[in-house]
Amino acid sequence: MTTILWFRQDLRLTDNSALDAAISRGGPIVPLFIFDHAEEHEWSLGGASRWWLHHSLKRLSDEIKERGNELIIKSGDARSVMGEVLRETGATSIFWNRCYEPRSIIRDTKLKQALVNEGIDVCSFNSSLLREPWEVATQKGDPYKVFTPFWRASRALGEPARPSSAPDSIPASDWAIKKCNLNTLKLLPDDIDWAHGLRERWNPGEKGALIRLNEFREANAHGYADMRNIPSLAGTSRLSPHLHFGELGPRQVWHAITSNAHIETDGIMSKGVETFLSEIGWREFSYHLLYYFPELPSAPLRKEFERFPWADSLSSKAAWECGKTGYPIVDAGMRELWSTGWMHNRVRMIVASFLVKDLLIDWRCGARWFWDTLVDADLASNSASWQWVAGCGADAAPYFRIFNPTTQAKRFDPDGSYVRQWIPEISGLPNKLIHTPWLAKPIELSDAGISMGSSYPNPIVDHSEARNHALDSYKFLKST
DNA sequence: TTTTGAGTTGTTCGA
DNA sequence: GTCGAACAACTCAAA
Repeated sequence: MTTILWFRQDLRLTDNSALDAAISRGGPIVPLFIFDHAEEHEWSLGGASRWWLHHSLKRLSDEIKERGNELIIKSGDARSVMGEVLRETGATSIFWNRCYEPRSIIRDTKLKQALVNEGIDVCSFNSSLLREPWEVATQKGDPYKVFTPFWRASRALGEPARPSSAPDSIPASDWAIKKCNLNTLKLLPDDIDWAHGLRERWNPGEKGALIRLNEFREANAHGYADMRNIPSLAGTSRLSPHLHFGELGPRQVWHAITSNAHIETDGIMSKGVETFLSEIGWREFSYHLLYYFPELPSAPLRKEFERFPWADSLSSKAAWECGKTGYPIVDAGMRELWSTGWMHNRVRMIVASFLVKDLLIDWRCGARWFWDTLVDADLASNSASWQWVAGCGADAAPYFRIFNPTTQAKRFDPDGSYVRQWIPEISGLPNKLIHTPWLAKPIELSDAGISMGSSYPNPIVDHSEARNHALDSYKFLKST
């Protein structure tokens, strides 16, 4: 009656459907994590994600130990590892929660087939989405390509199931299992310790996730609609990495946010709550798109974009990556990303628009950089969002919607406190110049201790010229 | 089958 | 300074 519980992107014990099912089945449980990223592939874990995974596994391991069992960590190809554990434990069934990346779907489908053929009882569950990607469909049965009708249809399916609570104990037995030490996976940086800023900012693991959820619910959920756009405030939920690794699930988020005080009369939710829920909706929509369009990470959904005349400038790409474009709001965002593994959402849109529309660099370059540096790097959200910015996605931004970095900065960082936090070398500028140091007079620069071109770069492009160039390129696309 | 209404996040220009 | 229109049609989803 032994059950293997295969942990993947569901590194939690609360509201974990596979775990609940394994426990109610009875019999001992083998909690297993397989690190199958040793072999490099196109979307192997990025550096920041590896750091997060290490700590998340450590926490999960502690939680399981407290409940009288042990997380078995193994490295290698999922199928051969699974065969090994079956032999070592004599388990007769394997439970897991579903993953939705194209590569995972292929792996899991093959694996399930093979295991079923060997007489193993394999059950999979949904614990990482409010709805399965295929549950939401148009009247014709097609996938949705526009967010609003998708989200309406998803909501119309009713309230998500109530989350279950974590079990008090997880029954174990005595097995002799070969396992590896977490440290041997080498998930942490080994030469240079670049994770300092990550440690300061984040608390990976289920406990940290629940604390964050609670803080957000109490402090920010109501004012979310307005607060979320100001990058100097902690107005966003910052739940994205926790959700990505499944340290909490969207059902828990949904019920925490919609419960009690945040509902106004007649079940109408406050604007802040509705706005936040729609962000959960965008996550669902991205998974829906990735499921039906598995090429999403690498190919534009609008095929005409295959012909887009992207520029191939290594030097401007490098300036963008290291936060030296000369546009303070862009540079602040890129440095926040490098330092903390995360960037405020408003600023993500600004830097993405800048890369794609001002520098005319292929959105896939930006998506790749985000993939390697974000702690919340998620194939579905990252790919769908970059395509949206570039204008080649489902429900794309119109091509003439080109963010003006200066206008955005003045609107959403009016006193420059976000920029000053990340670009100390220009912090001496007065507020009226903080977003436009190139307009400062020599005396103003020397007062602030700045030497343009050495202590802080001149803008690498003129936004207004770049905008016209982008409009021409997009027009060219339409005319061919 | 045809029609109709709508579509995350913006900017600029001219009145 | 504020306001509305233009930026462009096209595709999607439902009636």
